[in-house]
Formats: sequence, structure tokens, C-alpha cells
Amino acid sequence: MKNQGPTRPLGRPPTIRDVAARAGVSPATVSNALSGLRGVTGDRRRAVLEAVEALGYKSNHMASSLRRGETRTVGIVVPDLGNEYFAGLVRQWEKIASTSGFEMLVVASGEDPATEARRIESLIARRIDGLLVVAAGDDFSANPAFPERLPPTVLVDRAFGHPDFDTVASNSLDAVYRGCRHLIEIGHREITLLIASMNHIHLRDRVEGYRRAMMEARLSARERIVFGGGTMEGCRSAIEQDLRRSDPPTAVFAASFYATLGAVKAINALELGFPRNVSLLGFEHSEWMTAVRPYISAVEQSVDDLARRSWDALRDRMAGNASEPKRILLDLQLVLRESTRPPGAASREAPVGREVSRKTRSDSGAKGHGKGRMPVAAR
Amino acid sequence: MKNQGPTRPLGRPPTIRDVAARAGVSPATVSNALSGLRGVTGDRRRAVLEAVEALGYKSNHMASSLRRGETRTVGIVVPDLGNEYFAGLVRQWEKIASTSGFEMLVVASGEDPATEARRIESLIARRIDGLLVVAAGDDFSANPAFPERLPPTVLVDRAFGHPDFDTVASNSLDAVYRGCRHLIEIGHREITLLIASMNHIHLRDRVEGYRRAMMEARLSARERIVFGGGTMEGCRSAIEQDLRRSDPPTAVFAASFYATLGAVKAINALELGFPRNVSLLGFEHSEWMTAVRPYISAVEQSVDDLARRSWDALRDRMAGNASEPKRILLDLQLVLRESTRPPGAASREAPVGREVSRKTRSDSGAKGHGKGRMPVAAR
DNA sequence: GTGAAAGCGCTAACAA
DNA sequence: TTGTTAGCGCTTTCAC
Repeated sequence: MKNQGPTRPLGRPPTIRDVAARAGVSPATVSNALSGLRGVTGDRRRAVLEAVEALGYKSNHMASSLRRGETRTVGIVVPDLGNEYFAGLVRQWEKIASTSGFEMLVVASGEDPATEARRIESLIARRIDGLLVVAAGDDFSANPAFPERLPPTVLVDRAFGHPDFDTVASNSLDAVYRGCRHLIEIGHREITLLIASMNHIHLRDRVEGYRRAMMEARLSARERIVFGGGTMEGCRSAIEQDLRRSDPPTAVFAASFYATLGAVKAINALELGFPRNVSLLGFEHSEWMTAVRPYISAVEQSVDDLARRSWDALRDRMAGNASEPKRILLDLQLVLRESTRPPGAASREAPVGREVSRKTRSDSGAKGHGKGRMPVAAR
Repeated sequence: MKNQGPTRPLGRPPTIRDVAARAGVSPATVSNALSGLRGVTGDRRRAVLEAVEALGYKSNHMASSLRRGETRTVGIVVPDLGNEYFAGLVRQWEKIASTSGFEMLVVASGEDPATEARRIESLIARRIDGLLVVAAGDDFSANPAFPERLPPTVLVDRAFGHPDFDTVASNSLDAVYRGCRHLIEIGHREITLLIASMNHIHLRDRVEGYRRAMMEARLSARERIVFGGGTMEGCRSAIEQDLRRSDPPTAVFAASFYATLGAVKAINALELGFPRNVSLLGFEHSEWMTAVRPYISAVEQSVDDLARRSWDALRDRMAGNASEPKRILLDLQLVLRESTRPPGAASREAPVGREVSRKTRSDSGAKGHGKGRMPVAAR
């Protein structure tokens, strides 16, 4: 069907040719006038703008992308979009994207590497310019079904130190080390670490942080590590068992968000005087932690920083920077609230409503895991 | 630059022409073989598949979209991606999309209609096939800067009953009515409704549900409505004031998620015996509500249903269904846990750990707001 | 059943 | 500065 007339049947959006026809110029001139890449002089320019306005012309981004070979779209891959932490990341990325003229195609992997590979394949078919991913596993890209060619990609929060990609994560080894040390300093000796598993670098690092602190305090013999899996319920039942032992811990360090929630649930269900009989140090921030009593002390990650730094790294890659994979490790904060107290019934009351925040720093606690070393990481 | 050779410089992804050349057929045949729309016979078919495999050919979805005039992409617009409730919706939508061969372009409006309009404009430029939006205001599309032509669009959770679009939402008028009636039935007379504002239909409906229940119990004179705005902090301080009055309420009905969180925070901060001195009925579900004591009674929306029904409505529209705008109103559940008790110190203990769930139904309580009537709605 | 050719809407070369 | 032309990679007539 030919469609060259100056007027266009209603219902079909106007194209650049329609604008050109109405303004009495060539399509190229319209393109140039609108993009501003090449100057178009006064009168013509005005004519173009007028035609655009009159016709309600909107450039077809897809056609433009096809021609230019770039989409100004980034792919976002996270394990679970409902998870508060990942949702926070996505929120921040969206803010940055929207102010940078990018859109985001977002998908979830469900923590499954095969699904992850399939979803990424689908994003690649759409010719995204870049990829931001919270990987389902440390061996991201090792999957046999994995796409052979990826666009510029940054791995966030997980799989820190992957040899093929820029990775940005939080220094949770150090954070756990410092959190644990704090518990020891206020007098705890029986400290249980509650963690999902040892299946990821970032989890192993947390365990390592705990071990280091215990070892330095000559408490290695009293290490108690409880694995609860990736769900809140798993963590709850696992820690409940530990709390029911004849020699229960005086403090629980919950080393993930779900571990924190599970521990709170277990402690409440057992109606343990909390924090009187058991202290709790949690992980990550959520609004309920400062709404219910006792307010939860926790190690907090800065989602904003993570989002910002990973975006910047991706922008550099998309701009063609071809340097070695970078590793960006971010500091965490240890925020002391009400759920951590010295052990024993005679607890001196701590001030309520005042938060004590300690910045954990890579160089001030556990030694030897600055930027250049591996593996050290993340959530 | 000509590029007709049978081998292709590494680094540039193979095109359909490369596959055609290698298989000794035409591009059209490759297209047909892969899409399966038109039959391609045995040998050729095998040759094509072999070439695809050998070259690692992946169809360029963008080029295909441009040609076919459809993108198999839907736009998702929510006020805030970090909000648990919206994040849950997005999560569900992503699951459905991924199993339906769609991808999602997701953006946030920040509750601002102008931003919303701009972001939608940008999605339209990318030629999305459909739009799922949790609108920033009831007058969605009334904004002067609003795109004149939208793809098939479904309004979710907000702006129920909009005349121009399919809308799907939860029947929160009825839910609040029933929740309030429950509080009255167990003996409360001083019931404060804590709500963001009256600026949206769904909020006004909640107020209406409350008023109806109070009126039917001849308690209209005791109506207490506290506005806390859209933030947790606003709700906290607003309800704190109310709780500090010389005649504090015996029950608080928090009619949104942030109101619930704010109320919990206020009650805890004031160290009111809770639920002994004041009952709390909340809104929406979040995991902490069943982790901390007392477990929070709440009106819960089924995010899954909302996602599923809205997706189905959109699918119908995208398929070309041109019927009148539909209105889909979903039932909510009233889940009774520990935070709601009869007033007065002599509280009989309710069973712990057992949830009593009541399905609220449009026809079993407040009258006259079934599907056909307006305005009745939503979150 | 298969191929040649046109064209989706845009922009980059090249010419004028 | 501006217009003409040639595609980006794909699918779809339309002949054969």
C-alpha cells in the first residue's frame, strides 16, 4: 500500500516523511533539525517544528535504534523482583535511567541459572546496550546454555570478582567481621551465625568474617553456624532449633534479610525476652526494623551507592572503555539500635531512639581484603 | 561497506542473510523456516537449522518488530518501584510476561502525573504493545501534556472506574467496611481511621467504608479520621497525636501499608500496651506482620489476582477486543491475628499462631457497590 | 514451496 | 546547509 500523500489516514502515527512533506523539506532535514546534530537554519527549522507540532509527530525510537545500532535500553536481571532489597536496587536504577535517557527492560531469574540464561537471551535479542545483573550463581556465564556474546555487563552484589566482568558489591566480609566483633566486645561468647548456605561467594565471605572475629577473640571453639536456606521459613525453623538447645546462644547474628526476619520470628514465637535473653544483629534495612520493638540493630548496605556505582561502571563500558574488569567494593554500616545488648539479665538499658552508627571500613578491621584481593564480597 | 561474503567478521552478530547464504536459500526461506508460519520442506529446513546453529544466529527482535509493527513488549508504570506492594505486582507481571513471550519496560512515576506523562511518552516512542499502569492520579490522561494516543491500556489498583480504560482494583470500600464492623462487633466504639488523604478515589472509598460501618452502628458522632499523608513518617506523627489525646481511641484502623507501619511505630514508641490498650487493624500483607508480636491483623489484597486479571484484560485489548471499558473489582481478605482484641484491660487471650481469615465479599456486607456501580474501589 | 523485491521508519554517507 | 540515496535486519507480498 502506497502512502505518499501529504495527509495521512488517522490512526496511523505520522512518520518523519509526513513531517518532511508538510514542512516542504527532506526527511534528513527533519531528522537533523530534531536531533540537533547538524544545524538546520531558521526558517526551515521553524517549518519543521511547526509540522511536528501540527501532526503530533513522535519519533519512532525502534526504527531509530535499528538504524543507529543502539537502543538506549539496559537490561536488568535480578533473582526476585519482590525482594525488598532488589526492589530497592531496581528503584534506584530506574531513577538514574530515567534521568539519563535510558529505559530498562527488567526480568527475574528466580535464582535459577537456567532461567537467568534464557531471560538474558531474550534481552539480547532486543539488542540492549548494556546489562546490569544480580547473578543467580557465582559462575555466571559458565552455564553451557549461556549466550556466547553479551553486551557490556556489570555484575552487582553477587559473584564479586568474576574474572570476565566488572563487579560491584558490598564488603560484607568486613561488615560481618565488625558486627561480630561488636557482639564480642559487649560480652557475648555464644554467638550463632545464621546464614542461608555456603553456596555463594558472598555468603562464604560472611562466614569468613564471622570466623575471623571469633578466631581473633580465641572463640573458634565456640563457633556456631546455622544454615537456614534462602527462605524466611527455613531460617526461622533452623534458628528455632538452635535457640531451643540446652546451651542457647546469647546472641544471634542473622547474616541476610530473610535470616533476620526468620530470627525475629523465631525469637518472638519462643517468647524469649528479647534482647534481654538473646541479642540479635540483623542484615540490611527495612522500615519495620525501626517500627517494632526492640528496634533491630543491623548491618546496612547502601543500595543507592550500589546502584550508582554499578550504573557508572556500565556507562563506562557502554562508552567503549575496554580496560580490565574492575572490582568495586563498597563499605557497609553497622547500625546499633536496641536489639543488641550485653548478655545476662542485668542489662543496662541503652538509650532508646538514638541510633549509633558505625561506618565499617575495609582498612579498619579485618585485614588483607582490600580491592585487589579475592574473593571478598557481597550480600 | 558491503558485506555479502559467506563468512562474517567476528564481532558483528550474524544476520538472516548470513544464514541464508550458508544454507544456500533465500532470507525469506530462513524467516519462514524459523517462524514456522509457512512450511519449509525437509532438506532446506535442515540446512537452515544447521546454518543457524553453526553461525550462532539470533534473530534481531528489533528489526522484526519494526517490520511486523508489534514489539511484544508491555510498559509497566507504577508510582514507586521500592514500595513492597507495587514490587509484588511487578514481580507477578514479570512472571506472566516471561511465560507469555513478552518483555516489560518498567518505569516509575514518583506519584507525579507530569512525570508519569513523560515516562509514558517515552514508552510509546518505543512502540510498546500495551500499558499496565498504577496511576498517579484519578484523572489519569487528563493532564494537558498527556500523550494523545495510547496503546491498549489497563489501569490497575487506582483510578477505578475511569471512563476510558479497563480498570481493575480491589474492593477496599467493602473491606474497610467489614474490618470496621469487626472492630465494632468485638466492642470498640472509639475507632480512629488512619489514612493518607482524600485525594484519590480509592482512599475516599475507604473512608466511605468506615463511615458506613460507623453509621450503621449509630457511631457516626464518634467518627475519628486522621490524615497522615503518603509517607510512613507522616502517618506516624499524625496517629501519635491522636493516641496522645485525653480520649484516645481503643482501636486504630490503618487503611494503607504506610499507615499500618506508621501506626505500629507510633504505638511502640508511646509504649502503649498493644493490643491491650489499643487494637490495630492494618492494611496489606508484609512478612514482618507475622514475625513480630503482636502479629498484625490486616486487610489483605491478592496481588496475584490483581496482576493476573489486569494482564488478562490487557491481553484481550491487545488482541483487538474493542468492547466497552471493563471494571473488575476484586475481593479482599480480612485476616485476624493478634493485634485486634476487645477493648479494656481484661482481654481474653485469643489463640496464638492461628489465623482467622474471613473472605470479604461484595454481597455480604456493605450494600450497593457491586461491579456495575461507581465509584467503588481500590487501594 | 521458494525467491526476488519492497519497505517498516529512521539516519549516515555522500553529493550538490 | 540541504537533499538524495542507501541501507539497519527483518517479514511479506507477489510472482514463479
